[in-house]
Amino acid sequence: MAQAQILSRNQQIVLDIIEKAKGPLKAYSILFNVQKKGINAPQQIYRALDKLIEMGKIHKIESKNAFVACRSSDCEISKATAFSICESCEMVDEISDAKLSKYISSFNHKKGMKFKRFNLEFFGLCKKCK
Amino acid sequence: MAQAQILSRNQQIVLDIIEKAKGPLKAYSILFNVQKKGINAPQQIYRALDKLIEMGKIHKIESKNAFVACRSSDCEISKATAFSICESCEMVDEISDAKLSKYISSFNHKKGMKFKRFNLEFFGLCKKCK
DNA sequence: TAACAGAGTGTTATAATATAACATTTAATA
DNA sequence: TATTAAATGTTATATTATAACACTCTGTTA
Ligand SMILES: [Zn+2]
Ligand SMILES: [Zn+2]
Ligand SMILES: [Zn+2]
Ligand SMILES: [Zn+2]
Repeated sequence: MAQAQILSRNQQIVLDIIEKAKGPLKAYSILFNVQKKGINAPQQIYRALDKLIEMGKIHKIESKNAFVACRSSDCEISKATAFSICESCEMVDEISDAKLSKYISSFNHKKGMKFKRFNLEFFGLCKKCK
Repeated sequence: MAQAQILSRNQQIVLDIIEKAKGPLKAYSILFNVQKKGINAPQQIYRALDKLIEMGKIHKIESKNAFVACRSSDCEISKATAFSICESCEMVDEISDAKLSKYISSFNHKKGMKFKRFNLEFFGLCKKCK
C-alpha cells in the first residue's frame, strides 16, 4: 500500500481551495483567494499546481486552463482522464468509467506510437442548462 | 452537396501557413510569419483562427495552445477530434479512426448530459523519439 | 556535529497567450 | 441604391505562465 502523500503548506492550501470549489478554478482566481494566507505570487500557485497534478490530486482542464480536484481515486495518477464540460454554465464533471477508459487505453495507433496517457474532454449542455 | 467555403484574405493566409507547417503552430509564431503580408496584430490572427476552427479547416491542440490543419476530411467539422502527441518532439498527428470515434461519440454519461462534441489527446513518444 | 543534498519557499521581473473596444472597409443582397 | 453582414485595421489591455535567484527547512551521512 502506497504511503499517503504528505503535502507541503502551499500545496495543502491550494488543494483545499480547489476541493472546496464547486467548479473548475483558474490559477489567478486561486491566487486571489489565498492572498490572506500569505501567498502572493503566481509562481507559488503554479508550483503547487504542478506538484498536485503529478500526485494525481488535481487535474487540469486543458480547454479551460482551469483546475479541478480528482474525484475518482482510480484514474491511475492522471494517466487516463475524462471530463464532461457544460458549454453554458462551466460545470465540469470527472468521468470515471472503467469500460470507456479501458477501451481508449488499449487503442493502438497505426503509426507505431505507444501511448502513455490520454485526456478526453466532452462538451455539451448539462441537465440544468439544456 | 455543401458549397466549398470561400476564405477571406486573412483566413487564407493563416490557413496556408498552418497547412505548410510540419507541426503545430502557435498563434504568435503565425503572426511573426505573416507580418510581411501586412498582418500586424494578434487580433487578426485570432479572428482567422476562430473562423478556420468553425469551418473545421484547423484544430486547436488544447494541451499545447497550438493549431494544426485538419488532415482527415471526415472529422465532422470538429465534433469528434483525436490526436496523438509526442511529448519529446512536439509532433502531432490527427487520428481518424471511425471505430474509435463512433465508440466515444456514442458514450452516454450517466448524469444526463448529452454530448455535442469531444476532443481526445493521447500522449507518448513517437517512433522517432522512443 | 558539520557538510551536504533535495524539496519547498519568497520575490521580482518578464514572457506568452488571448480579448476588448472602436473605427473603417468590403462584400452580399434586397 | 440603401441596407446589412462579415471582415479588417488598430491600439490598448487582460489573462495565463515561466525565468531567475536567494533563502529556508529537513533529513542524511561523513
Ligand atoms: Zn481523477
Ligand atoms: Zn450547465
Ligand atoms: Zn480534422
Ligand atoms: Zn517524437
